[in-house]
Amino acid sequence: MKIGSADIASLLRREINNGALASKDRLPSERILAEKYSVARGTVREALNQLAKDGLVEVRAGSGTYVTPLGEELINPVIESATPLELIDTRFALEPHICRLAVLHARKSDFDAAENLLGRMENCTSDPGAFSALDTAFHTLLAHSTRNQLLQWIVSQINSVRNQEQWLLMRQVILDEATIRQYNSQHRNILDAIRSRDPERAANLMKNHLEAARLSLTRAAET
Amino acid sequence: MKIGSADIASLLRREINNGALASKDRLPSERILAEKYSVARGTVREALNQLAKDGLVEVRAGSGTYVTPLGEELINPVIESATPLELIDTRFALEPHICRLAVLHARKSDFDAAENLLGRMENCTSDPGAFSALDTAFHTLLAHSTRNQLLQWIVSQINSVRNQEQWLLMRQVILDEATIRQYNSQHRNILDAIRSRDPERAANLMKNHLEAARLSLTRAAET
DNA sequence: TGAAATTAATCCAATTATATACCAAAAATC
DNA sequence: GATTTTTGGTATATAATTGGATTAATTTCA
Repeated sequence: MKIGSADIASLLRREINNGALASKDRLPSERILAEKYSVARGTVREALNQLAKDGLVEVRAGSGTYVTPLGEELINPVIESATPLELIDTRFALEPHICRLAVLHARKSDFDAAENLLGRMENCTSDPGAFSALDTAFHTLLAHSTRNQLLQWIVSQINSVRNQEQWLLMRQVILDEATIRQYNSQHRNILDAIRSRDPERAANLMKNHLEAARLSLTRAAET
Repeated sequence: MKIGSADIASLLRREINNGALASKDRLPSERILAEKYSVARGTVREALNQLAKDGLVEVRAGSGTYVTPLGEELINPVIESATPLELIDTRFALEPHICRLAVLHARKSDFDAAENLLGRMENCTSDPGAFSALDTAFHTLLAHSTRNQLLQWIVSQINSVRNQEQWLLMRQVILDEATIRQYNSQHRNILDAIRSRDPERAANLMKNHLEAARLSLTRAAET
């Protein structure tokens, strides 16, 4: 059998996973690796590219190839390329049920924090940028209130979409003053429903809120 | 007794499952495998086609045959430490709405694939391991049917939990024959509801299904 | 016996690996 | 600080390898 780039990549992947190559270590140079495995340098390069695509290593021209330090994950390409409608559909799946779970698990401190956020949002009717940041914080707080770390992580991943360029532009179009007022009122109703421990009402209000967001979006897309 | 393609497929399947062949690894070439097992190349080809049909390997002309990468290389620490109840709550949030979206976007090919999976699951009432793999595939297929890449990615992340040790043990406890029969029937009802384009019925059936799963889980936790 | 599977031998097209040379960025050396 | 060495980045023509496909002879087993 002929050794190929996939095989080199597989070997290195194993060495990284079992700790033989630790975090931040510099790998041997491409030329050395090529000699060690008796392959051409191009083959080693291809293998390293595959590992780099998975974020396992970082290649720095003129310096070397390094094992990616733990915790520095690359931005997920799927998240990066998510469309506005995909995002809304996903929030439609998640957030109503997050409201139900928040009814079960939210604490007084969560309500205090939510009150704070709502108050500040109501002073942002003419500042789409500030409103948007607070809006993200509000929805993140709801996820936090579920005490479900998996859900919190998913919501944080989804939120990372919103900080991208296309979204920053879009919010300027969507978030006029009337819309912000509408969202503020909806946020308050949702919080009240959760506070009065009414899961289905909270979930339905969230659905209405997201429906409004979807409407704004499709209207904006038509212009 | 002559060695046939089914035997080769079975051997390779085992090597993939026990990790001797890891994700993204390249299998030896068809010619080498033929020599190793003392069979003709055509037989090896037939075996690889079976594995490919099950999605275990990817065959690339001119390049080689590769173990299908499942999930991510780097297991997210949050995902890694997710508890069974967190997972069920998260699926409770996602999957009913995934059913609604599947009603809107599923194609004939999705129904065909789902039929295939259901048929195979119904032959697994006494093999929890095989059933579990097919069950994951079924829920993944539903996510795929939404044509929403963001949702598909989230589901794939969640599924990566299920391949971890604590879960492998747990499935042996939970999945007795009666439970598998119940799940099979629920899966079929869900598929029927989606096929008849009834979003709310599909979503409610999924809720019932997950409620049953949660029950199994809490019962297992008590023992 | 007869259908189905396996074998063995080709040829093809796609993909990958090799070998080499040169460039540019970073690091090491003086 | 200037120079040399090392490192990855790029390009390319050639050779080797791989899966795809076809065919005919053979074996297997119901």
